[in-house]
Amino acid sequence: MSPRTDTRGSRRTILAHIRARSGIARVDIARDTGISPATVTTVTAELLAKGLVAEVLAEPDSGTKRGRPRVLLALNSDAFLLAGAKISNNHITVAVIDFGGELVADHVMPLPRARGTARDMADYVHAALTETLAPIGKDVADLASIGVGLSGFVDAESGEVHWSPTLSTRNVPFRDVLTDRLGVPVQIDNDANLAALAELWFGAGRGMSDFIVLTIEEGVGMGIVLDNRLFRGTRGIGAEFGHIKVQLDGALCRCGQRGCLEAYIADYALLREAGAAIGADQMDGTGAPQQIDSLIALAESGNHAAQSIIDRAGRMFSLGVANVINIFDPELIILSGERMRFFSYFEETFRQRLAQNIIDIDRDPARITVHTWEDLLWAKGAAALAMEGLTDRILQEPAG
Amino acid sequence: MSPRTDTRGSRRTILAHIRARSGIARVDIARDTGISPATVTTVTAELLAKGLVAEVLAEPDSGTKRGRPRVLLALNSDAFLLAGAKISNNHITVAVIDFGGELVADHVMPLPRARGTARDMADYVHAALTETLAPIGKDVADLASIGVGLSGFVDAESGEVHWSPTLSTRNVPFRDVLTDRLGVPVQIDNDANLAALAELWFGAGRGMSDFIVLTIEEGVGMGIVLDNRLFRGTRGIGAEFGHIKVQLDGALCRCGQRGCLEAYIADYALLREAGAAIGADQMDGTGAPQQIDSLIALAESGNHAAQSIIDRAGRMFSLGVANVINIFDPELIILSGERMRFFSYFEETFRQRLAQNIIDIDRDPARITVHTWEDLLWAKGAAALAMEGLTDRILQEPAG
DNA sequence: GCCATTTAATTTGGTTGTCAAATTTATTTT
DNA sequence: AAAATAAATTTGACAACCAAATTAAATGGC
Repeated sequence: MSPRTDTRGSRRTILAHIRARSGIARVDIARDTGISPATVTTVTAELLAKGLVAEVLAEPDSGTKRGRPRVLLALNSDAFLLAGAKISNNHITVAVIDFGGELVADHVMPLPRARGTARDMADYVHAALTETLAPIGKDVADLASIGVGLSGFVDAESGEVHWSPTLSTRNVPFRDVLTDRLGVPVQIDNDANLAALAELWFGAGRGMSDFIVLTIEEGVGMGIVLDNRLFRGTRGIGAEFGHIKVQLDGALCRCGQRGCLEAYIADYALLREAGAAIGADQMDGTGAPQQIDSLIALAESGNHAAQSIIDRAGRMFSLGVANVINIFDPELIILSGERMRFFSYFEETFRQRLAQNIIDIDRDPARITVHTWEDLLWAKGAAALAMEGLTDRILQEPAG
Repeated sequence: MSPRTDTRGSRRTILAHIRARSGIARVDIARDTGISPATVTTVTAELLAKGLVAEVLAEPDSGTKRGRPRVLLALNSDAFLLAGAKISNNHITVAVIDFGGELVADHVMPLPRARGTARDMADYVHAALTETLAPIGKDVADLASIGVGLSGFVDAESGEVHWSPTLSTRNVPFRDVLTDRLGVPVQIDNDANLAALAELWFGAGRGMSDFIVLTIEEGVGMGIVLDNRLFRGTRGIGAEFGHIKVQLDGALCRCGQRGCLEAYIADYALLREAGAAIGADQMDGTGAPQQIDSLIALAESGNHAAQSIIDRAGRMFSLGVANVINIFDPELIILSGERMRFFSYFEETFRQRLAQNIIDIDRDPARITVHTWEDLLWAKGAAALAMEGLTDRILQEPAG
């Protein structure tokens, strides 16, 4: 069976709680978490000593109350500097954050080539980080932890990349190559998981124990948070939301299979249909994002073909989301990703369709939130990954 | 956030391990679980003192070895008597087992009516248990724990039944009604979860940490085991595998929605199609199970309509299973339920289709096992539920 | 202005779970 | 019988908690 990996439960819970409800008093932590006040004192003392947490001034407090005033705690933003890097097809996006999760610097560096050896990519990541940090007078060595996201089949625990469009070889211990090159602890993960981590650590998922994040961009992704932790599938890889099948022998997907959700709603799928049904002269723009814009505009101006394309995408998406809800019964679903800009266009259809496809029980159905991050979503997710790794490491250390 | 529910980790792990590998020595438990030999000694001493575990004679052991001989441990079958009851449409099936999981008695009692108040049903369950126990000279009061399964929306944790075809009222605290009437601790659960529990405690899932059980009978069910525990959805209800959608605006399901998997592969779905395409004179039998037999026979004898019906069911099923695999990436999938008798008929198609629909990575795909239990599957699952409740309660007790 | 009251935070003392290292026990080999 | 080997246990210590008692820091009433 599995080895013992139980790591200081209270410490983790308390730190997570302070992060979620920044500016919280010890009493309230004890009440909310069920941990005894005695333990909260002990643990927070340790966190203060380590510099992770700081006491902040209580607001002068309107209502005049008796008793010893509560002392509020918050993460100590200055404690550490962290960075996340997302390797895409043709560029690396970097976000540098402080320990409080605030963005300190960001940068996009074009990639000389889309594919290379692990060592090459490590060099590029180093360059991207250096370029990002230079303006604020910092250096890669000033970082406490780095998270790197890339697409493909990535085993976050072992740090191995089984396959990625980014790397020219298979089964590479990419995390170790990066740690070696950068001289700072690195975590890696599949990019689909990054959005969920971003929501969990900095976004709409703060303080929620169970939720699911779905993203639409070039591809379609899913991240699952169960019991306050990212669920990475039982073997470290999973949650291939983009490739769940919504139609028997359906549309051809770029993965080579048929009927994948992605084959109905990803950029290339929409444009493929548009290409067949709508004259090229009616579609403005050259890049994919521009063409999608153009397609939406056509639909809004009453073009039936365009409307039909968008409409089907909406219906298929609702089918996929319904299946996720039927399986997990989550309390919250967060829809994210750049393409959610268009959500309002088919929201009506989507919600209506969804209601037709989820099992109706006597309680509130899953709440569905749309959270469109700026284009830094993925890099911030990578930074969240860095954060996760850092706190894991710190909490591992003996109580200095 | 969540209250502390951490319950004596090692104790649970060690007991589970002894159950999984009956007749195991302390050294091996320590090696397998990563728990220190010192702790294994302490914990097993406690389990022995409580009578849950017994030392069994080591087999005379072929290979002659030096050193102190290992003392094998196994569950003490005589420790407790447990019962599981499954309430179906027109009968209650009961299985009585000992603490080792061996069947001691079983019985089917017809139900006077399909639907009643919680109190009525509690009376019926009491009657069914009494009838089962009488021949072995036992009584309901001799039971240490009882598990009851029924279909509908059952919250196992709170013990409430939000809705069930069996109960005439909604939102009933059915567990408490049962405990009250029977005078013995009762657990209740949705029947879909029972099959997974049966596999986890007594079946192909013994000793596996993560797997998924899919069942086809009147309906279609799914049970999910993650990290050695049944995953009941984030809010206690979930895993509606029968109602995941495999076709947009597809066949009408008895749940009122369209395109549910169940609407393609459950008994009623097959017979609905058969009724339309095959003359009633060609279909033998009157009950659903007999008619399904007849349909399979027709298909095997070359009837194209029958073949086509079965074939589509197989294709749709493979689609549903593929989706589950793509989401969870489990190491093992167990196909169970009475209808798996016919699996061999479409196994070829199923496996081939499945391979076309799961994401192909550089490692072994999920292993798929067919495990057709005798008709006691559900009742044994309910008994496993009783077992789970019992051990939880025992491990909670102070180390007497 | 001082004492009672109230609430937050801390300290004290003790329990429990766990392990590393040393020791005992039960067996086979020499 | 002594040496070797391997399993199981005991010992001693430590870390994580918590309940209860105590201390700290404010306000309200007189």
